[in-house]
Amino acid sequence: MSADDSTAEAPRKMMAARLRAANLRATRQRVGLAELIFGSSHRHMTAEQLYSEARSEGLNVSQATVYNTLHSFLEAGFLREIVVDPRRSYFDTNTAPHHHFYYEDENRLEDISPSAVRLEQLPSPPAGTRISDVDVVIRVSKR
Amino acid sequence: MSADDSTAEAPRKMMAARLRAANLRATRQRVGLAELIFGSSHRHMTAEQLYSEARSEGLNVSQATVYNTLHSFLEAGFLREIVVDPRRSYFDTNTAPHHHFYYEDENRLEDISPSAVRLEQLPSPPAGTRISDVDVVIRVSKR
DNA sequence: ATTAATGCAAAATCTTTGCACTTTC
DNA sequence: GAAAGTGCAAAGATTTTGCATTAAT
Repeated sequence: MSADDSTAEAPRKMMAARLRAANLRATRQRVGLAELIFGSSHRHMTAEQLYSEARSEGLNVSQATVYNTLHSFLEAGFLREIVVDPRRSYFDTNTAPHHHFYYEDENRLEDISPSAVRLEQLPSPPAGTRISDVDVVIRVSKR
Repeated sequence: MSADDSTAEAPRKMMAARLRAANLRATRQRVGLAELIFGSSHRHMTAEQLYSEARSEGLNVSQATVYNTLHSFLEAGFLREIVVDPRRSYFDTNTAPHHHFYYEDENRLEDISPSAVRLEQLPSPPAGTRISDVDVVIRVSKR
């Protein structure tokens, strides 16, 4: 269990405080989901995965609440959305700049540290626009 | 109209020949869609866009056929799928290695020439896997 | 003639919405 | 007790599927 950031361990009280700091009421569902999401180290998940986990932990939430919560957390900057599959969204607890391996055979993401990819040169954004994100996805499959 | 590749202009006969070379029967629908897709210069499109275009050109196709055709063309290597939006798939007629701007405000893709991005260093693929693709997407939005 | 492709409508997914009910502050 | 959040079921959107019909070779 890492000691390098304030979301590790995630005792109920601390999660609640973090939620309130983001103007999110500390409801039972949100605190429960937050513990699942941020309870251990960084992770990637889909809405469906989170929903199943919650249910199997005995946390009583609806799908709508899972989606609402994920979106609230996105807005609050607690999560980042990763687009690798047109069928579903992935959410990443690591909001710092970094890149991804996507295991096509397993529908699974894995972080790549930003230092493992050197992007030496980027085009400047078209006039009137600003860069909001640079995503590098390395798709891998079984050899 | 570019003269630099065999798909430019795309007279019906030539499209039909290209289809047959890929073991695809030259049906009226496929030839019609191929003309829309490859008729001018390189482009990006969603299934829905292609379907609307076909209908407004008077080409009688169903949605299922549009999807079937896009997938056949993907398999044949005529198209490449670009994942930037979890809601829908984009298809790119440019199958050569290159990268993309994604205009978040307009849901629109634009090619970035491969020379405009210098990827100096890539991590090696995890054991037992091979890299099937490296996608770089620069998301831009109105300033 | 054989076999592939098409079209339609129905189903499957994933996600969002509307609204009454509940909970938090 | 006011306002925000939740749950449910229904609706949306995109994509896939099943199967009878049509068209290409």
